[in-house]
Amino acid sequence: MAVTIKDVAQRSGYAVGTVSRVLNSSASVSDTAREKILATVEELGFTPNNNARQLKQREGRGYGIIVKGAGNRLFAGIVEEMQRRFSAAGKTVTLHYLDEDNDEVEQAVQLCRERKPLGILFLGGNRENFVRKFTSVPCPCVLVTTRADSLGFSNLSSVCTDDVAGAAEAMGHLLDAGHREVGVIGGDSSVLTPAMGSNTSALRLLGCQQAHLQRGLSFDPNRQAVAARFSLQGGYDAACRLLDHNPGITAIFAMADIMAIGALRAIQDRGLRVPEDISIVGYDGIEQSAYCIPRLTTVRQNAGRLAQRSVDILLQHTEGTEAVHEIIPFQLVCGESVRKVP
Amino acid sequence: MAVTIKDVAQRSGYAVGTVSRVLNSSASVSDTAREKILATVEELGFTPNNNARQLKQREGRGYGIIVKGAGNRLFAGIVEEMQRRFSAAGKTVTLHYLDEDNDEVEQAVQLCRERKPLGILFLGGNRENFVRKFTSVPCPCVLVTTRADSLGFSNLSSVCTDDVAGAAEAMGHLLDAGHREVGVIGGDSSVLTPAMGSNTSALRLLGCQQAHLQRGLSFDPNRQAVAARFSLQGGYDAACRLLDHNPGITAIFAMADIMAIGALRAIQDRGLRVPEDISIVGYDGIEQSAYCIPRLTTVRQNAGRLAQRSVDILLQHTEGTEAVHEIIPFQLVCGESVRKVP
DNA sequence: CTGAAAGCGCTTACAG
DNA sequence: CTGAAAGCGCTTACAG
Repeated sequence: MAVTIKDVAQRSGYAVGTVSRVLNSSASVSDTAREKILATVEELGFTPNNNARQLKQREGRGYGIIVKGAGNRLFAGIVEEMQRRFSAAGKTVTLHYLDEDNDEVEQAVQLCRERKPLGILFLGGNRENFVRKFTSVPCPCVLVTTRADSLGFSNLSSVCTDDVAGAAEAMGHLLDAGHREVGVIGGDSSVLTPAMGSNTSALRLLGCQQAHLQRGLSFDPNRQAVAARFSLQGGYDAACRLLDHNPGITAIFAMADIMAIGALRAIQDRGLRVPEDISIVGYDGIEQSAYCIPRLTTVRQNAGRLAQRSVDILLQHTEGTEAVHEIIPFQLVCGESVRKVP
Repeated sequence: MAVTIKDVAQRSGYAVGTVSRVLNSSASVSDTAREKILATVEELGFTPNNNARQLKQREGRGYGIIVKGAGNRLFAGIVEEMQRRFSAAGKTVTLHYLDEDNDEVEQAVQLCRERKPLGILFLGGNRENFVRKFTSVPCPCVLVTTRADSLGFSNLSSVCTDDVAGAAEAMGHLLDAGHREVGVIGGDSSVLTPAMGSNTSALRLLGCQQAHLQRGLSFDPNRQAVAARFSLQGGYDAACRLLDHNPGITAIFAMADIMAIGALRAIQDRGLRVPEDISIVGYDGIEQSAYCIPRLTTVRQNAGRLAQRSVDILLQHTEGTEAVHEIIPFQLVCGESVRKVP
């Protein structure tokens, strides 16, 4: 039914092997053959069947990006820049979006079996999944946005922001503005244990603690921090709980802008105002945060640089260099959501 | 390297054909064989190679969803419900995200060649692309969110909101609140021509016009409407242009919530307030719209129902029924962004 | 119910 | 530079 390489061969008068060679732009084909075959491909509107191609090919030619959380705006910005960068390098790349509850490493294993990518970029991976199955992924990879140095895989690099320092800066900004009772909205930080190195929320919580310690203040996560889903509703609900249980709170640090935006609304709905009554600092620096009313003060992760370095490292890694673990600087962006306490 | 069906056959003592049969749960396999083989599959951790499978299979078993615009929050909500519905029906479905500038029909053609889906759902398609190439898509499809009745393909259904009526209601709401100079932020509506049936923005613009006409008012799109990208920045810029050129404006209708949110911020930045100085109505009813400050008044498309009906129609369509074109009711959701003019 | 065999559309050594 | 052939990992009539 569909036109195959065989049709092209027949029509052009060459063998399928030769057609395949021009399609894969491999070395030795005469110009005459190339031209004739390309013309025939055009004429017949031939497109290669990737199933067959990848079944046979022992090594693919493209790269893969696995994104966990299609709705994540920070990731969206990073992905865009990654695509630009790949195409600037003349490489092809395919995107794969996953739900929060899917296993990205399993997906990668599958991808390697079927697509045999030259390398994979992970956006938003879960360390546990890597620990469990990453040995089955043979190609160079880089985990973006999460640290992977302690994982110790020789084919896994990482590029991320320093979560501890970022959170410490956010919290420090609030403390330095005079706030003494700051609520924290995070992910699952129930695990403030030695093993917590594995968890972004826990790292950021640690940053909160450090900021207090550095200023000779005390911080009680059990009382001041609440866990929440990284969503508008999650931030909304968490802010409500915080306000209910800690009436003395004058500021909130949300570990993601999306939650901060939810919190903004929750505060408003209680008849309070930001920043007059409650100050808020977010995290990520997604586009959205600059459009809020009030504009959100937030820790901006450098999406462009995160993307660039990830791609560059992956590309080098493919050439045979070792895994590297890079930290990208963040930036505290001051909006209108923080008030100085006199 | 990876474990194949051959390994399973060898280890279990059956032929590859038999293994294949239990994998595809086809009729005739003895319970003994099934058990033994399933156990071996488990033991060896075998996963079928889809390349080989799809290369051979003359008909796939799953469905496809092609989403144009990974960042579109309306689509995100619809997709979620679609997935639930497919899995409730015991069907598997694969998601494919495309950029705004990719050709979704081309993607579908490719998909049909390589994945041979039983049916495809399109979110956010471009009518021109369908006109150009849809004849090459052999399976039943439904275009969601855009009308396809006038396209006349026997294997293309559609499920959408009535854009003209929706926009008319939004605009009517503003007019009935006493606004007389309403600016409109839309897509490319330069084509207010007889051929405009092809363009969502143009349909919504038509709705604006109707709302005016019905009330004996006049509406001049050239003066009152500006085109914009469907993004925060697009809405922001458009609002600025509108405010610059039409100082008399007291309200704005944005053809997407995302643009309305951008407009909200633009108005604020000019020292004006919503709704005291300028009223705003959005379109879509994305989650975000309920978290804005002020909460957005918007025309809510019924994402759940849109999803349900799309899936149901596709499933029936696969069983052989004819293409249908269904309109899903919308709902004007009143937020806090519209003020009644005394 | 099960096995042996053909073949899906390609790529890639192997000869020439 | 080019052709003929093997084979990637599966599915699916075809026999039995």
